[in-house]
Amino acid sequence: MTTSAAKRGSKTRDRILDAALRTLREEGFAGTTARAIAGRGGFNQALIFYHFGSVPKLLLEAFRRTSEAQVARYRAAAANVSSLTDLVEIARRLHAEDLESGVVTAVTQLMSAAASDPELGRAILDRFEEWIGLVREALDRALGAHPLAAIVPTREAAYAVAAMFLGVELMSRLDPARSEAEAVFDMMANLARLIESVGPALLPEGLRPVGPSSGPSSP
Amino acid sequence: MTTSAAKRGSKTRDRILDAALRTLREEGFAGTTARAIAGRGGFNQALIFYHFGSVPKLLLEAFRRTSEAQVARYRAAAANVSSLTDLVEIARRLHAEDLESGVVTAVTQLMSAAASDPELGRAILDRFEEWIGLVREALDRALGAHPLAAIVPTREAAYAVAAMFLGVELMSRLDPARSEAEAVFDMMANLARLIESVGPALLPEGLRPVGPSSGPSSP
DNA sequence: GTCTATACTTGGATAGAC
DNA sequence: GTCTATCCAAGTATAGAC
Repeated sequence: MTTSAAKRGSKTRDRILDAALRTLREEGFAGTTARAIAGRGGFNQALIFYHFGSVPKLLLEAFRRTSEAQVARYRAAAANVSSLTDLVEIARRLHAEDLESGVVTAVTQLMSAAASDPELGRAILDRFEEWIGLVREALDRALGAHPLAAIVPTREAAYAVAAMFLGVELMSRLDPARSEAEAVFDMMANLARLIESVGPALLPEGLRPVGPSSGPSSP
Repeated sequence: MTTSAAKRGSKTRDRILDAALRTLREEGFAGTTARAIAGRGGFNQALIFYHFGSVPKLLLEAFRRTSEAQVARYRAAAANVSSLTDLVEIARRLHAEDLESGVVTAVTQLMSAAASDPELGRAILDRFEEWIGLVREALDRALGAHPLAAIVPTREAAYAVAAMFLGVELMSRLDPARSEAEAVFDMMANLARLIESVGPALLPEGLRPVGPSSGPSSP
C-alpha cells in the first residue's frame, strides 16, 4: 500500500502506469480520466500525454504490464500442478490473490474498455490464450494416462476451466460478501478426487465420444 | 432490427430504454452518454432527465428490463432440461442467441458500470442468483438419483456451471472469429454423455468427499 | 410531454515557460 | 522532462417556450 509519498525513486512512466491501474480499480473505466489518474499519482496531467500520447494508449500499456506480471504468476503456479487436486487448490489460491489485489476489477474494466478499443480487445484475448495454454499444460500433466483424456480434448477442457475461473472471479467480485467461491472450490476439490480415484473404472465399452468427425459432417 | 422510423407507436419511455441498451452495446458504457442515447433513439436529450432523472438511473432501469426478459428466456429453456446432455445443448443454444442479440456485450458493460453504481451491482448479482437457481433446478432434474449428486452439491455445481457459461460468453465476445465456443460445447456434450452412462459404476467404496468439516481445520 | 436554449462542469489535448 | 495556463469539445442538467 505505498500510497504516493516515499517512492519518488521510481521513474515517472512507472508512476503513471501505477496510477492508471489504481484509478481503473477504484473509479472504473468511465472514471479513469487523465485528471483522475494524475490526481491519484500526484503528478501533472500533461505528463500523461507527453509520455503516452493519450489515455487509451496509456491503458493499453498498463494492461500489457499487469498482464505480463499476472501470466508470470500463473505460470509459476501452474508449474506446480501434477494432479487435478493440485489444479483446484492452486486455482483457489490464485482466485483469492486476484480478488485481494484488485486485478479482477481491473480486468473487468478493461474488458469493458475493449468495446471502444479493438487493439486492447486483441491484447486481452491474447492474454486469455496464454492463460488457456498454461491450464492445458497443467491438465496434460494432471491427467496423464487417465482415460478421461481420451474423451476430453485438453484444449477444450482448458478453455472451459479458464472460462469458469474467469466467471467465478467476475461473479464473486460483484458480491460484497465474497461468500460463495470457497464452497465452489471445495466442490471442485471433491470432484477432482473423484475423477482421480475413479480412473480405471471409467469408460465402459460401447461408449464412444461424439464430435465433429462422428458423421458425414454438418455445418 | 427496427431502427427508429416506423415505430412511433411505442411510448417514449420504451424508446429511451431501447436506445440506451443499443448505445451500451455499440458504444460501451463510457460512451453511453445522454447525448449519444438521444442521438440513437432520435429523441431529445432532455427527455432522459425528464423520464429517468439521470443516465445511471436510466441504465439501472434498462438493466432490469433486459434482465427480466433474459431470465424469462432462460427459465423457459431450463424447463426443458431433463438430462445433462439437454443442459449442454440448451446452454449451447442460449450462448449463440446471447452473442447474436448483443446481450453479452450489454452485460459486460453493465458489470463495468457497476463499479460506480452499487445499486446496479446488486441488481446484477441478483440476476446471477436467479440464473444459478435455474441451473440448479435443471441439475436436480438431470442428475436425479445419479451418485454424482451425493458428492457434488447442486448449489455449488450450479454456481460453477453458471460461472463457466458467463466466462465462455465473455471470452467469445472478445474473439472476432467466435471460433472456440462450439468445440467447447462439443466437449461438454461428450462429458455429459460419459457421466450419464457411467453412473452405476461410479463411487468405489472408500471414497469420501472432503469438505469444510473434514479435519481440525487449517488456515 | 416534448423541444430549444443555455448554464455549468469536466475532460482531452497542446503551447510555452521553466 | 515537468509544470502552468488555456483552448475546445463534450457531458450533465435545468429553465422555460410550446
